[in-house]
Amino acid sequence: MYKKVLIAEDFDSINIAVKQTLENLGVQEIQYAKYCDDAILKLKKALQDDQPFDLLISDLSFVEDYREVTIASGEELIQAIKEIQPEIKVIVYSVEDKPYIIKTLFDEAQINGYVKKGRNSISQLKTAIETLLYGKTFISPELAHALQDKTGKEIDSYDITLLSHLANGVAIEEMETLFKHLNITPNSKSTIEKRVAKLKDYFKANNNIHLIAITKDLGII
Amino acid sequence: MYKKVLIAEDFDSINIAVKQTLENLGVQEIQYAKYCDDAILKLKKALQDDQPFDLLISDLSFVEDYREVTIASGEELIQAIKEIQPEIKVIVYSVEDKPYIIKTLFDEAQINGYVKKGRNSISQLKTAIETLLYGKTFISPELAHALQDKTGKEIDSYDITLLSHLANGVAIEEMETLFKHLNITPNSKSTIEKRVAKLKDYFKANNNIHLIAITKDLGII
DNA sequence: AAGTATTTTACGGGAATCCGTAATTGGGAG
DNA sequence: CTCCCAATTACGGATTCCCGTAAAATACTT
Repeated sequence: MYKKVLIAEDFDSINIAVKQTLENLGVQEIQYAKYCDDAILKLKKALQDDQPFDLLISDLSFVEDYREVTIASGEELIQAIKEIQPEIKVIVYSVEDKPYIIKTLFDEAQINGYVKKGRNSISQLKTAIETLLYGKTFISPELAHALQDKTGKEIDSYDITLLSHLANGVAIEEMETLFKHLNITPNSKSTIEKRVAKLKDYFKANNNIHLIAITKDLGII
Repeated sequence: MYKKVLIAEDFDSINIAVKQTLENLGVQEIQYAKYCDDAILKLKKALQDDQPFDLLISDLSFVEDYREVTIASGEELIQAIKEIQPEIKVIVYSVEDKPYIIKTLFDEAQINGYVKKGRNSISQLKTAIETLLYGKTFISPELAHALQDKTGKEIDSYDITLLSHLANGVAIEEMETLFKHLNITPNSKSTIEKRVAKLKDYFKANNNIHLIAITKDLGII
């Protein structure tokens, strides 16, 4: 069993439950952080003391409050931690279920397990930890299909910015000017319209309004 | 202290933490339900046995899965439970922070406390329970402003349906036909357009796309 | 019942969108 | 350099949205 585990999770209630689970599994040392910044500090400290963490269990979204933070999300946290201690194992424990997000986590951030918070997530978390011990990856069964998803490959960052500006109320008319101002290419009204048309086609949206509603629901913007 | 408490919460991890909290407070009997339907059943059973619950702690959103349910949300659950056992105390324990939602819960559903899931929510939950014992209501400090919010009064259910259909890709053109078909009045294109214009004004949206993005972010649709 | 106020409906013009097609540009390949 | 291909840009027409005004219907007073 892993000896030293770090939990990065803002909700106290979930922290309590995960901690209890790890104790039941026989983990000797458990620490938790309610802010990503604190998680980084604890990780560095452990490395300095030559007693590094074996495993990180991290949430993805951390609610903002009065405190100023440099790392605001689980995605950033994992990336930062992998730079400091690349060999650490990572399990994401989150409510997120968008294929696009999860696939990126496995592909880009090289996480080892993904457990979706839900009605049986604690037993899944146990299974995930045991699976990792055998050197394999884990994903919640209900999300297994996520790794086959192709959205991530076909929608690029240009599409995302375009959608974001649309959602922020920028009209197609103004988009051309805005993109030129921001040095984003292509930026002609025509090409922008073409992209939007492609996106509408891809997401089977009836119109631009529908498109924004769909992509918001998918968590793309 | 309350003797018998029912928890309605789908996430197992949070169930564990809330249960532990109640035990620490000295609650004698704690039951939990991961589905709203089960919560109703347990409540009815307890009433029949003449050992009713004193307090309900409920989440608002319950994720859908394979199981067919009749009650899908915490709002519906609370309404249903109040009809069966009007004197029961209710605390909502949820991540929801939209003033519109919370104000409605206090005003319409007559809940007694609202605790927002967060970094210190477990201690808030304890305080909430103790506050209720004195016959007072509780709301998480960071949401105290929610009760002053006026959105709830100015946006009605007609606006919500309108926005929902817009988000589902129905064009204003088609809306008239659709509303007539659904027996929703007013349904003339002109009035519908007027409503949309009012909403755009209210939410300071540049266009319909922007409007949907904003209202989606606010959790109104 | 008549008058007033409010809401709903009707209509129309200008702006923005949607969605084609055609022209232009900017690399690689030969 | 020239050809070719793909991507970008230009342009235009049909449609839809946007927003005002005026008429009609409904509700509310007296």
